[in-house]
Amino acid sequence: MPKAHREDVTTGMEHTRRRRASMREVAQLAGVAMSSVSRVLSGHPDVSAVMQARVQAAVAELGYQPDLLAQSLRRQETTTIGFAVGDISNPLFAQIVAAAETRLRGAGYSMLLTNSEGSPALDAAHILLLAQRRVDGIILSVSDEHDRPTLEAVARLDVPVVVLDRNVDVGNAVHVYTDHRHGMQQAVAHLLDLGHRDIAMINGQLMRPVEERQAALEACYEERGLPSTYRILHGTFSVDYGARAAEELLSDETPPTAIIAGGNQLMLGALHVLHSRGLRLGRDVSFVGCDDIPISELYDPPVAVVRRDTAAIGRSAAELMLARLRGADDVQDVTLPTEFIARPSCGPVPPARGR
Amino acid sequence: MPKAHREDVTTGMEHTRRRRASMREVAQLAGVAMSSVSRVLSGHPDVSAVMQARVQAAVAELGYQPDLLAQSLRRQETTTIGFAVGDISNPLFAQIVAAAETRLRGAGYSMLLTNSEGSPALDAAHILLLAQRRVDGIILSVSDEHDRPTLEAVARLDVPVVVLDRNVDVGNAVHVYTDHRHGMQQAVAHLLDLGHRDIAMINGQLMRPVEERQAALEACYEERGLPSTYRILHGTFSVDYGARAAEELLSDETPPTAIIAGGNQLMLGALHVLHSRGLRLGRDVSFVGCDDIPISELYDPPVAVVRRDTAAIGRSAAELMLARLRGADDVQDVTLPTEFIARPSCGPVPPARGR
DNA sequence: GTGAAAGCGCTAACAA
DNA sequence: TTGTTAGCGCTTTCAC
Repeated sequence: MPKAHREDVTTGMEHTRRRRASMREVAQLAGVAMSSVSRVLSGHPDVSAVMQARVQAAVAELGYQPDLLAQSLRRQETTTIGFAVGDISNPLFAQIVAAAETRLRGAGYSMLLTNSEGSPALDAAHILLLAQRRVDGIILSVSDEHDRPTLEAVARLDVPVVVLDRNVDVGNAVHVYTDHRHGMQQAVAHLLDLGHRDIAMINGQLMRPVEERQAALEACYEERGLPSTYRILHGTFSVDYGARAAEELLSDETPPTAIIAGGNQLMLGALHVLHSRGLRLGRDVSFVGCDDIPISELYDPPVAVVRRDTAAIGRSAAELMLARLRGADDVQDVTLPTEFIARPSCGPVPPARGR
Repeated sequence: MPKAHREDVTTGMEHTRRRRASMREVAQLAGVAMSSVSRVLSGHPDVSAVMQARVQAAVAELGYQPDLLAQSLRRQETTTIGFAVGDISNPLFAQIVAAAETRLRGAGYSMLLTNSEGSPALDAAHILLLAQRRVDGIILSVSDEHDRPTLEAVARLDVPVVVLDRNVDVGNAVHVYTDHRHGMQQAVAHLLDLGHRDIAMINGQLMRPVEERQAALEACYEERGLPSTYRILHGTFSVDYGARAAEELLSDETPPTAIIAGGNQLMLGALHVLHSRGLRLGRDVSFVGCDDIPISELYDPPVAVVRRDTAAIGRSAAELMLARLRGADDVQDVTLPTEFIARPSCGPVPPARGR
């Protein structure tokens, strides 16, 4: 049974909705073959001016719009890119997605978005789903770079894959990395220069960005020949864990004199706790966050952060994808920089705590 | 020429990529008709247990995954919902989108996302594009509710449309409204109670939410029989305009004693300016923002806001869409509440400025 | 330069 | 219960 067509509704706009015209109808009205209509519409070189005109007229009269679905099936390409993201409600990812979408759309691609809410199982399922929908490529920001089902799903993809900031080196993937190490080394160096030795880092799941931040921390102590008097906490990239970790650190008998939060959500959680304990940043305890969200500059005092350019990440991902779709065979991984922004949330070690 | 298939790559995962199997191949391997395969896979009631088994075996052996594209063309439905959003990098919209995606995905729908970066022309184009991609429904958060091309594009849609918080009443649309008025009336009442009479409101483009906030402001003065000593500024929903408007207000010879920012971006811009002028909120000037973003609570002093539940907005939008897809003919517009959260950014009128 | 015909991968009558 | 057949709306050989 054909899908019931909704009755035309007389709108306030004096516009009566027409049934969608098919290419066959255009051909009939113009008195030409469907193939000719197709050629005109797809800009085939060998079409006479008259044919051009006849077809255009019929198209205009019927208000014809090609069915992209049918076109996709026939051409075996959907001009659609899948973007599987861990948490789109994180402003960081939202910005990355926005930038990627802009660039992709400019190149004629649409974006199919899935949000896995931090669940690796959903990540894997979404990759499979996107493949089934025959997207031409997939951009991936997975929640767990070690999850087997996810890796297997990626491995069996036969379309270009761009992976964001994760060590996922299966099959087809090119990467957009972020050089967390550099910015974090600047941050730690800054704290060490201020005299801090008890530095604590609050981190999420063990993945590339986390490993890099930790490596930076360790390297800074080592370079200066300092004993490893730092500590590192692991949890999830959530406000909640940021708060719990901060609580834990401050409840210690020798709390750290400086805290680094390795992510914007962790930072929010930690700031809450520091604030509610009445600790003044840069005086009672020093603090460094990650990602330059609005609050970092507006906070009192302003919060030092390791910044990255989210729009550039999204743009680069789209760029790599487009290059691969174009058939380029020399598409290289990209690494984008981070930089440390010093702000008053970092100060000298409180007198009572100097070593 | 068939699309060149990339050579199988031996991955670290010991997984060799198979060519995608078609339903025809499954049928051949199982020694049955394609229609039988189709029936088994789509859970048709009249299939024998043996047939079931034979087909399942063949499916498993070939690792067959149905082509959702072909399925869509044939069934004339894509199980895809288009979401045209004005600015996905705005955390508010990101949360709405995330919630909608979660709900839709739970019902078997995928989401095609377009971001119009605030441009009405893009809004219109995206609506047309989504229609061409034959999405089963469209959720809309347009940048300009008065834009003719946008309204025309919406009017000619023949799929369900859910409009978020805009007065777009063409054809097919149901709405998810937000009751900005209520929360704003509480906010203004609070300020009036504190003695403020020179209240300034910074707003974006004239659209439903803006109209409601203004109406609330006006109503509060009227109810109390107060002269209209408020002022309202219009611009765009941007950090930049928030800052410029605040500058303008503070440069006035009689600056307002309280400022209301009608949006989270406007709030950020305004806070910047207030901060850089060294004004302490709740003492030198009172301040109310909109949308309870992290900074509002963590700011010093915490910022009073009119809050709304973004996840509920996204969920409701998805819910209305699903109801309409289910064929429900009694789908009603929904209005979600807002509430005022009083915080120390509101205080009494500075002595020098009392009337 | 244009048309006829085959077919992308699937589903749904209809017949058997 | 299963198979045969005719498309969904388009593109692309291949003849003419």
